[in-house]
Amino acid sequence: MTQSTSPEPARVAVSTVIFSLRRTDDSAPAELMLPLVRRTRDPFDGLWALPGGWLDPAEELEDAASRTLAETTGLSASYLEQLYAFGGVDRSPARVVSIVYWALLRADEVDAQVAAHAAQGDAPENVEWFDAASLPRLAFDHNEIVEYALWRLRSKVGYSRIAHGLLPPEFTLAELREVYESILGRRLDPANFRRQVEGSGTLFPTDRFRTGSHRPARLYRYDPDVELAERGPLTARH
Amino acid sequence: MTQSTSPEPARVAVSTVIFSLRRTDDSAPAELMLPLVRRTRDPFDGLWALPGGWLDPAEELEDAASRTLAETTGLSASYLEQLYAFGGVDRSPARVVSIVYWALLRADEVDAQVAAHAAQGDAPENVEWFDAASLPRLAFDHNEIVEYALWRLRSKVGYSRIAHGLLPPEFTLAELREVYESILGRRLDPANFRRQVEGSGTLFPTDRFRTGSHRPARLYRYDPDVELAERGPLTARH
DNA sequence: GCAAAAGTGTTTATATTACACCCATGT
DNA sequence: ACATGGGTGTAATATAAACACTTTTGC
Repeated sequence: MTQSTSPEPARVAVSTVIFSLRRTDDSAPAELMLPLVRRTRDPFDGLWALPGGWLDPAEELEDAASRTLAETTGLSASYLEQLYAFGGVDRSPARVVSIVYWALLRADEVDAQVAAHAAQGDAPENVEWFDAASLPRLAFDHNEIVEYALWRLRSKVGYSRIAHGLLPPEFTLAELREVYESILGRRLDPANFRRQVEGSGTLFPTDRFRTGSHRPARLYRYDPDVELAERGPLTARH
Repeated sequence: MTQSTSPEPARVAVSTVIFSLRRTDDSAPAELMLPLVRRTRDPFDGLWALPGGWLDPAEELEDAASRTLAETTGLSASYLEQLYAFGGVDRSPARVVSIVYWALLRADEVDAQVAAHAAQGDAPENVEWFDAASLPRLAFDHNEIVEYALWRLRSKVGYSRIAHGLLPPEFTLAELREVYESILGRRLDPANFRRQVEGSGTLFPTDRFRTGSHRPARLYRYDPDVELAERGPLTARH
């Protein structure tokens, strides 16, 4: 409880929690992963931290999140949602208010973006993907922030169709169900899941099939008219 | 679209949307009202704005919200929840990131606090209560902010027990139902409402009754162990 | 044919809704 | 006594859960 009475005004930073669903080894359930950046200066030199940076004076908050995410990790997400503003006095030696965004990114998008950077020779340094369920001690209050992002993700998957953000445009119902199972951490009945999601009217069946080791599964796509997630009146602000 | 490329770093402000439920005339349905403060300087001199102010360098965000609310309106709320961080480049001539909080306040608490200030001779100036459904043009982007706060209130009343924040410790089921009806803007079946809320296990019946013009209604109180609203892992941060 | 996943059907339990009806009190 | 809101009962409907079963492919 060191009441730091710094006379310096608070600076505004922006960070992003960006989740992807990856399987470490094949035939294992997919895990929620997120990229972290190793700090190369004090405070918390050497510890892992969320990608982020300072807000530019003439830059929208969401743009700052996109920019700093790209600068630190080379990744770009099509959809960012504000998570929370963290402004505790003692979360950093200097007074920093962090506006945190969160986003989902498909595994194949991550792979493509990483490959593109590798080909161009501008692969980002000090970036690594971590299992969201077993993180090391992170810099600042970033462990707390990830916990809160996970909570929001889990509660939002129930009433929103954000699972879409982790899937390619066409997918089987089993793939969709696996996303839900990974996020919620429990198995779902395939039959009931199918009925619920088919009955919601947000999915289109295509006439293509995913041919696998057994009976082919029909591919579906999301209705593009339906919003990715409900954000209320703020959605118009883009 | 004036891209103000101000070199000044963003300053952090805090504002509060604080709702109360009041009936303008008796025997009319209660309306959601909120206090606004008339600006006495540019920008937006003369327009009404949300209570708020600058974040002090050594002050927690929530404390800043409480403090500025008290300084501008004389009101104090026991429960504040972060709503959103508004940081648009053009929302103010200077670059301001506003962390907005929202809260609920009982009508009788408002009356008591107003009376206390009047007795002490430090009644706040330039404060007025407005019907949330029909606001004038407000300063900055505050109309948008109130709209968003209303949306959050309405969606949260469904899965949380925030209605409590608008009621005295003991209340009848009809009073509770009226709160829900005012927030949701539609009538609810008294019989079904009773069963739902009784079945939720968050209410204790007392052995006291509200004696009115007709059959006395039993008074209930909320189970104090149950959280006012679910905020996930952040609840521990107080 | 057999294993395994896709997809359908059926039954049961549980919530939601609508609305009829009785109860207790002030006037 | 009667009007009025408090409070209970009940039937119809919708939704969720559990699980048996059939279908279609690769091997």
